[in-house]
Order: sequence, then C-alpha cells, then structure tokens
Amino acid sequence: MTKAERTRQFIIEKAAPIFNQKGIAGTSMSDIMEATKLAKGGLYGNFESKEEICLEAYKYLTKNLSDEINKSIDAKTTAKDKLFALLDFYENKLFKANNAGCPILNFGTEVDDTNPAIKQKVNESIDRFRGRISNIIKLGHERGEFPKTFNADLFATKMFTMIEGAILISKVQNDPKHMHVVIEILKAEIEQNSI
Amino acid sequence: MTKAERTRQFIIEKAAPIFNQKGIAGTSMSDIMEATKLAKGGLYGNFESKEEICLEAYKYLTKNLSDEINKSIDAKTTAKDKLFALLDFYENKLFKANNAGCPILNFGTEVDDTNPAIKQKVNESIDRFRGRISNIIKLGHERGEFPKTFNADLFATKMFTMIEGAILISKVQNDPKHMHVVIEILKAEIEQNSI
DNA sequence: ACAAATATAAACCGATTGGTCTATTTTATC
DNA sequence: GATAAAATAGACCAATCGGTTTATATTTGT
Repeated sequence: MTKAERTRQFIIEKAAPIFNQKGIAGTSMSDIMEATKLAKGGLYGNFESKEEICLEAYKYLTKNLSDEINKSIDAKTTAKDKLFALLDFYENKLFKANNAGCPILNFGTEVDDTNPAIKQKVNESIDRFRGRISNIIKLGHERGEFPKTFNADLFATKMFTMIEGAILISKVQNDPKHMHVVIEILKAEIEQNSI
Repeated sequence: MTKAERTRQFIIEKAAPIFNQKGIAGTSMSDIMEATKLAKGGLYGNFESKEEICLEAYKYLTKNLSDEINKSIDAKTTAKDKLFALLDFYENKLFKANNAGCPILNFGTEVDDTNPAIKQKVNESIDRFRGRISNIIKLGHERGEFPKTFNADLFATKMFTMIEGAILISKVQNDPKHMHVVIEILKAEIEQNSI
C-alpha cells in the first residue's frame, strides 16, 4: 500500500460519516479538510472531485455494514437464528450504536435526479439487502425450518421496508421505540412461520 | 388577502416542490428566484430567510397531502374501505402521480441535527399519519369490522414503516413494483383481520 | 386620481463554494 | 544519504451562496 493509497483510504474513512450525516449537498470540501486535517491540495491530489469522494464514501459505508452483517449472520446456523441476528443487528448496531443511520436511507433519498452514479450504487445495496433476507428464507426452506408458503421475496420486501421506515421514525423522533416494535413484529412473524 | 399574502403563498407553492425534490441544502435561493420569476428583494421582502421559506414549504406540502388523504378517506364509510383508500392513495397519488415523493421521507432524512424546527414538524407529521391509521382501526373495532386482537398501534407502525420503505425503494429503482407488493401485503393482512 | 403605504428590482455585500496551480515537502529508490 | 518521484500546503480562481440595501414600482385607501 503506497502512501497515496493510504491517504486515499484515510480520507474516505473520515469523509464517510460526514456525508452520511450531513448529506451530499450539505457536506463541503472544507468539512472534509477539517476532518482529515489536510489542505485542498491533499484532497484533490487524491480525488478528482467531491463527488468521487462521496461515491467512495458510500461504497465504504455499505461495504463496512455488509461485512459486519455477514459476520453476524455467518455466526448462526439455523435460518431463524440468522434472521434474528440480522434483526438484532439493525436494532442494536445500526440504530442505537451507530451515529448517522442507514446509508441506503440517507443517500437514497438525496440522489434522486442529481446523482445517477450513487443512485446506481444504492440500487445495488437494496438488491443485496433484500437478496440476503430472501436467501436466508430459502435456506430455511431447504433446511425444513420454514414451510414453502413462507414466501421469501415477499417477506424480504416486507422486512426491508419496515426496517428502513423504522430507522426513519426512530431518527426523527430520537427514540428507538418504534424500531423495537418493528423488530418484535418481524420476529413474531418469523416465529409464526417456523415449523 | 393582501398582495403580500398572495405573493407569500405563491412563493411557498413554487418553492415547495423544489425543496421536496432537491432537498434543503440542495435548494438555493436562486432556484426559488427562477421558479417564481421574482428577484431577491421579492423573496426577502416576504420571508426572513431561506429557512422560513423551507419551513412554510414543508407545512404546505404536508397540509396538502393531509387534505387529499382525508378527502379520500372521508368518502368511504367502512373502516376497511378507509384503509384501502389510504393504501390506494399512497400507491397511486403519492408515487405514480406525484413528482418528488413523500415529504416526511425527504425532509425527515435531512433535518437530523441541522434543523430542529422542521424536524419537529416532521415529527408531528409522523404522529398524524400513524394516528390516522390507528384511528381507522379503532373505528373498525367499534363498528365490529375488526376483532380486538387486530392491534391498532402495532398495525399503524407496520403500515407506516412499510409504506415509507416502499417509497424509498420505488424512488431509487424508478419502479413502483415493490410499492405495489407492499400495498398488496398490507391489504391482504387487513382482509385477513376482517370479521 | 392622488397620496401614503407597500412590495419589488437590482446592485451590492462578505463569506463560502468546488476546483486549480505551483512551490515545497515528503516519500521511495538506489 | 543523495536524488528522482510522488504527494501535499496554501495561495488563488471564478462562481455562487444567503442576505442587505436603496431606489423605483406598484398597490391600496380615500
């Protein structure tokens, strides 16, 4: 890893939480200069533009999250445990512990028309998230944990939308109450669909 | 209605969809100048700041939406029909017809730390939305349409979070598919809980 | 129609925006 | 440790930001 590569990574790591919290338009290069203690030249020597930093920041945020989630899931064997681990992750890590919430939600609502590159990335994140849930349920089918009537795709959509909606409420209300309610509803539904 | 009041209202109406689409930080006074064909003086003669326009724009967007929703609901008599009307509204009006999506989602994700005034308004919007759903279910209890086991508060949270999550997906993917799926899931659940 | 009050246009403000450029420093190679 | 190459600081840029001011239009009440 050359110096430049290290600095590049360093900038991404410092910029990511700022973009996630203040938004793309709301984050300025001087914010990133302050966070990294680098001057303009230091930033533009490693990146072409603010947008490039932002794109890399989004990739970094989602990759990090993805890795953590996969780690939580892989630690469990049964499909039910994996789904519960995923739900617990969202309740504990992403909302309570984390700072600025879900990058899919934060970036997704902003990059409507303005930023097709990031929009595409958010798109992929959504597919990955839904796919993860769906695959666990299909694993449950194979393992005989869930009946075939427990529709993987439908539940994936349900779970994804409820979690994102819950993050929105909990963030605006500064209160994890509804997030907790949502997690409980989803757990109950999984329980109900267990053989 | 004085000239000033009319101009004020005119500015709000022109600015609202811009804020809803481009976000608060992403909307500049020159955007509003262009949309209203007014000069700086025209705007600052009627408003103290960009933030005041933004706050009024948010109020305008949600009031408009609220009025339309209430009209749809009031046209129905049974609780089930009212819930279905609300769901249809979200599927048809808000996503397909509407331009920039739900102001609760758009503003809510942005006004985290930066804008307590609007954050408070979004908070109220969420309560109003959830309350509306919850009240319809309670009406269903009274009318003998729904069993008491159909928990009003839980379902309100479920419905709200799923709809907002579905708006997010549908917007990012430019595809109402998942919104449709969510509406169908919710309708089926209401049907299932009908006596 | 006229006068007082109101509302708007447009020049102007300092600060900040994203971005460039060059001189200097730091790093890597020998 | 000298030297070539890579990376950074910081002055600089035009454009734009939100906002102010004042002179001119436009409403309004009479």
